[in-house]
Amino acid sequence: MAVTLADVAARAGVSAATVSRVLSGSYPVTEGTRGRVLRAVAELEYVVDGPASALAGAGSDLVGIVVNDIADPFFGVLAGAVQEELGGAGPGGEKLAVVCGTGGSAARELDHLTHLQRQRAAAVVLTGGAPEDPGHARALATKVARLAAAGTRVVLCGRPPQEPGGTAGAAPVEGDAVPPAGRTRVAVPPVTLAFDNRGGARRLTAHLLALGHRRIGCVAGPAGRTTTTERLAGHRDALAAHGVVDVPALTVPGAYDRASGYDAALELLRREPRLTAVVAANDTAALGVCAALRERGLRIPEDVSVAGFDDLPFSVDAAPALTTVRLPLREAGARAGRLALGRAVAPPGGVATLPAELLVRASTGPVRPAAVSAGGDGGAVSGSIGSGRVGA
Amino acid sequence: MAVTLADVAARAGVSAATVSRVLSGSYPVTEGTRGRVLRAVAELEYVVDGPASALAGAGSDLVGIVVNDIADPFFGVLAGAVQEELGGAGPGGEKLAVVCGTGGSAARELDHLTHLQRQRAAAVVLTGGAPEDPGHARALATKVARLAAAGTRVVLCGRPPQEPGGTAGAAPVEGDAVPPAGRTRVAVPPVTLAFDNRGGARRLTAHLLALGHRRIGCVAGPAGRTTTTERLAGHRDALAAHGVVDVPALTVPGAYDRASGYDAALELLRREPRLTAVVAANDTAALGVCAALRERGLRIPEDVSVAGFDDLPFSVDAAPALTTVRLPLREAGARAGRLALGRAVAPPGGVATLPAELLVRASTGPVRPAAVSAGGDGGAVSGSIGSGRVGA
DNA sequence: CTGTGGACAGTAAGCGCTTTCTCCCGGAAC
DNA sequence: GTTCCGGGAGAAAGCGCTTACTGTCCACAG
Repeated sequence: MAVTLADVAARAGVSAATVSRVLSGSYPVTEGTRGRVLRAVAELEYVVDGPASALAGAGSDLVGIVVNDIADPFFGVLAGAVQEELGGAGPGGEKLAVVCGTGGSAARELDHLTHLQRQRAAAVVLTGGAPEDPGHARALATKVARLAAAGTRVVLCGRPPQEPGGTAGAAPVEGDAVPPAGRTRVAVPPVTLAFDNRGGARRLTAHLLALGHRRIGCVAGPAGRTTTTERLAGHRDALAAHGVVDVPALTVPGAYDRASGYDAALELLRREPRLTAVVAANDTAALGVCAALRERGLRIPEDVSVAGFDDLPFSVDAAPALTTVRLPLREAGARAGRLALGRAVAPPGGVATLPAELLVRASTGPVRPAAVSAGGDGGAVSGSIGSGRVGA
Repeated sequence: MAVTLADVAARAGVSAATVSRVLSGSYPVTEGTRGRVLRAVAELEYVVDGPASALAGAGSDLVGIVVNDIADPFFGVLAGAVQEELGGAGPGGEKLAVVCGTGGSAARELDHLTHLQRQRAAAVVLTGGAPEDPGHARALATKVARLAAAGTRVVLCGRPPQEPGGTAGAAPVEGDAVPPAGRTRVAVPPVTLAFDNRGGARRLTAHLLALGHRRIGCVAGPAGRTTTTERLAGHRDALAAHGVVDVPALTVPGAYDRASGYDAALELLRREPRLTAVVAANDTAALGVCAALRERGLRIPEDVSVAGFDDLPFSVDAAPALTTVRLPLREAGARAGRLALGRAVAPPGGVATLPAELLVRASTGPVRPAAVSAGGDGGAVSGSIGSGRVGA
């Protein structure tokens, strides 16, 4: 069928072993021989067979990137950065990125991991928040341990570190025979690159509070995911720090898409017409919030302030430019890529938390005087929702 | 090391062959036996070894997706749609998407194809415009032919069909031995899903002309790429159809990013301050154009109309909402995915052209009266650039 | 009661490459 | 001149799986 190692060997007048050695550069070969081999390779346009090579012991050059949705800019940027890093590894050292979309499904996440395991992936980068279901966490930990045991580097990017509980760590996995001393890649413990979602969210809400807002609607992300929980926690931290009562009704669940933001904003307005600010799950949702608000005739930020999260590429061009929390997506992806390639050393403790920076732009502003005088300041909320403590 | 087929076979008390047959479902097996095997597989948490399986003759379950830049929404949406289609192929039939970013480099495109060939990819989807360099086109055609010869399905998505000239088609490739009659996957000729870039661009510019615009700036895409050439041709078609002189200086090259649009807009304004409209390479660049215009104190669309291309997700939320040309990205990606899987039949002739629909939104409007009276209609251009014909 | 065919299951031959082990050969040391 | 030593190249053993090619056994038919 295709041209094989043997063909090249024959053409160069050497043995297959020599050709392999020349190509992998793993063994000294005379200059002349090397030249002949290289020429034969070029003439025949020989291309190594990946599967065969992987089977025979050389590692695979596949790196898995597990994302929620590759069409979402958050993951697009992250994956792009990882991938860029993989490609630049120099001639012959390039790795291929296998991007797996889970659509947010925990089961699919596991499935993809199995697929990657079967492909003997050199590394796997798990991105985005994790489902909080303990059952899944356990299954995931086991899977990760298994991957690590097979020599696959695992990098968690944008999610908290794995619970040390489960079968995680280097705990021996049932079914694995005693390491037969042979050429076995050493298991590398998973590395985590987490985002300071909580801190970012806290600063964002604090910013709104400082502007005088008290009735702040919150469009949360999908329930049961670490990112959502963390951001919500930060939001509440800020509220608590300012002595503002957190009204559950002012938080509505959603997803990271525009429609979610749109619907949520409408719902929020229904629950509390005197809303003066909204923090959205992310920038995409914020855009939906803006659209809904505008349709209701509300001006941003004069009537209602809106803030996003993530600082996705388009947010600076929204009108008004979106106040948001910048997450170092590119940096994180690039670092994850380097970590996956083993070209960067793991942070101490195997966990690094990346900063989340508040970016104040035009979509947030001081609460409007009318609102202040009408609703009072320092307090919170509409009568129908509950009574806030009125300060000052 | 890991659990192997043999281990499962031993545990189930059958031969390895039987286990393989149960797992692939390619051969009748007694219910009881099947059950025992399945149980053993579950107990041992056995995972087939991809490389070994591929080597032994089963196809690989990798599908390559070659894109310019995965972080660009255009490709993100496209790749996402392809990938979604791959995943849904049912249990056991899932394919993994290998996303390769070329960064627009022709050489890297070829490199990636080689990598995919080495991985014995089941299919390859080449997305986005192609470089127009004839040398590259030839090399690409050869590579594609080689891939096809190896049984890899090739789908061109978002670019014109391959020139029938080169070594394309099923022409025998030097170095390939005579098909040894063995189990060789049949070569499937490449399928093309093209976008009607030219028609879309024509309708877009015609829309602007109908609004009275005559001095229309054009921020072109990267030079030497089919997409750029096609859109430019459409733009000129419209100009010609309306008898408007195409002033070369009103077209500046750029890329598909915001910065490009920003810079290009500034340059355009320098060359022709009396500009009344700008068509950008795509929506992202259009955002940059808008930003630059706004900084110069120009209102959109009162002073200058701006139009994008692609209808990327954020364009509806820009302010004003962007007039653009919608390309059916999701549909194209999904279809490409189905084609790659062989789950859809190729269009007649192997080429389908997908429609580009003009979406008129708020960023384009009638040319302002002042401009009309000042610049006249039917003619073109500023004095410093050349002399436009002054009407009325 | 033996012949025949069909339905399963086992045997074994690779797939193309990497790698250990072995061998060969020229030069340094004795 | 003979013995060693070491660099460079070949031979061959798999890696784990798929899949002809064989068996084997049982149900029926003759």
